[in-house]
Amino acid sequence: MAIDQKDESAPQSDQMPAGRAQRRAGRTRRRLLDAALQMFSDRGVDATTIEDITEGADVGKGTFYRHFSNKDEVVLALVEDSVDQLVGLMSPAGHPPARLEEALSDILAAHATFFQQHTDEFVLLFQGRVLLKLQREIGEDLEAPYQRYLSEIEQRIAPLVVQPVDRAKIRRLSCAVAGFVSGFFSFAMIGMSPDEIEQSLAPLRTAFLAASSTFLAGV
Amino acid sequence: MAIDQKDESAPQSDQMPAGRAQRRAGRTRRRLLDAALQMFSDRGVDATTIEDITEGADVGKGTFYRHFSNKDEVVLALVEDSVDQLVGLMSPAGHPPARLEEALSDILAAHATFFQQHTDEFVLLFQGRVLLKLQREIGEDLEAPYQRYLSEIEQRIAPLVVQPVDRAKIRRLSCAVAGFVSGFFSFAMIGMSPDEIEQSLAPLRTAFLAASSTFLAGV
DNA sequence: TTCAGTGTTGACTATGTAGTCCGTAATGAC
DNA sequence: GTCATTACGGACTACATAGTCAACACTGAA
Repeated sequence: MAIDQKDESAPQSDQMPAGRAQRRAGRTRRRLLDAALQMFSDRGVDATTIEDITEGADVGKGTFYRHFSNKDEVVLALVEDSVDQLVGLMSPAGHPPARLEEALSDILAAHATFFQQHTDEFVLLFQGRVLLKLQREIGEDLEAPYQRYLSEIEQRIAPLVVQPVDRAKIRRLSCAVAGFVSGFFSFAMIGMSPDEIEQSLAPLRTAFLAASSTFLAGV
Repeated sequence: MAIDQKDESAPQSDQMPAGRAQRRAGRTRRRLLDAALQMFSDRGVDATTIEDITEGADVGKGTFYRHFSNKDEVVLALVEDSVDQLVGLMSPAGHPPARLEEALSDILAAHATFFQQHTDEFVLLFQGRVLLKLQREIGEDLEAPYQRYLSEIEQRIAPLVVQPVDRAKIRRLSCAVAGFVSGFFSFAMIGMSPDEIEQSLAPLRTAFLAASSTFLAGV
């Protein structure tokens, strides 16, 4: 629509927006998202007010509404972002796993990394899981990223299963994977020290692979 | 303090309180708790207002404050209640399990039953898990029932482990049990039909046992 | 330099909710 | 019946928060 002059120097639409004004706006938006993530993970989505966010981002309140129309929109953006990150971690660059065990191992490793290095995002995704179940406006929109997350796991598993297996069974395994990993970490958080969590990863991996193959072989 | 006349006919302090007034109050309290549980599971703890609860229980607002001093107190009471129920389900009457497998199987079965027949409580416990992690007043008090829950699982497992095993390892297994089961069901809720969930239980049990023994045997 | 467009600000309004308080109804001892 | 005690009701206050808006600041083209 407007002048696209600068687009040539930055063909990737997202990377480097046209003018300085837009870049400033982009930074502001980023600051809002960062502050929101922090607050959400700290005191919870529901307990966080718009003012908490704007204060955290050190911007005026009106600015928030120039970038988002309400809190749910922020939550959604952050959840989608977090799912992207987690999914990204699940496929280490250029290493399409050849065997089922590798794939599962990669998935597990991705979750571990995510849990340890993106704790805020992990806590947010965990909260989102709850919102999903509740009769709230946002639940509808939140379903998509979580379905995508499950599908991603499925897609990594399905082609590597040797015998033809019921599609539903793959889905079950995906739920088990997702549930187990996030569930374990969530309880580990209160029951164990970070040190112990670290130590649990290796045996967990083994046990997990055992369970998965048993599951797939079972009736 | 007051007249204890009726106490003889009802020695169990909780069962049948002294007078009709107290019984009425007890019923009102129950109604408030029931309404709250319903709302919490329906729209979420944070999104539920005191008035939602009193309206659901069909009592005046002031009445609420005669029984509880705020919403957190209700949440705590309900969580403690739910943990009691879940723990109760884990030890089927007079059947102290003799082998580890049995114990694990009982635990799994208890969670399945709890998930299917006390869905509101399950959703509440899941929400409580989140609140625990957040920097909120209630988090402090909530920790106790969840620790109790983990301890109960531990106590069922520990005596049945054959070789002497590190206490920390038992704790890890407990976290895995708790996390896996609740995590799986929570994802199953969005990824699968109730019918499919039912069908998953048997293979899940097998896989789960395989994982547990692998885990205990591992380094 | 000017000026139009875009981004930012924070005071302001409107609304919803927690918690109080006093009047009323039920209870139970006498 | 009477009277003290306990439970209940719902209008009311005080406060916090969502969302708006008119003034202001920055940007960039002419």
